[in-house]
Amino acid sequence: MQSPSDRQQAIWLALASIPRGRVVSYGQLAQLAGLPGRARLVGQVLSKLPRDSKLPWHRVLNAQGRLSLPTGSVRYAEQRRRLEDEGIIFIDDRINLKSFAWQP
DNA sequence: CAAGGGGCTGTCA
DNA sequence: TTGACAGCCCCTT
Repeated sequence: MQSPSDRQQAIWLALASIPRGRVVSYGQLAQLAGLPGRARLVGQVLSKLPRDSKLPWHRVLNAQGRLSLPTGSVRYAEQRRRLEDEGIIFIDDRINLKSFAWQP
């Protein structure tokens, strides 16, 4: 395993700070990590997190309030289940960001 | 060192 | 509301 880059760590840190029951978009998380405009980097980092990670990777969705994973995939189902467990409500495979987006 | 591609976004038709 | 498009940045091959 390579030593984690500082960008990666910044993203992990920001991710860890998201409270339960709230969500952020990739772009927003990048911004929180001090990396404005690096939304796609966030995606790359999240995709590499270990399955047993304690980090709340599921609290990150795209700017449309939808999960950026193939609908029907195992990962999709898990992310959605975790969010619903936290009280987040889906309507037509999407959530209302006005209600659940985290505002630091 | 070049090329590919990714859990994206904002804008516009 | 939805889809296409062009930016965007950088890790992995």
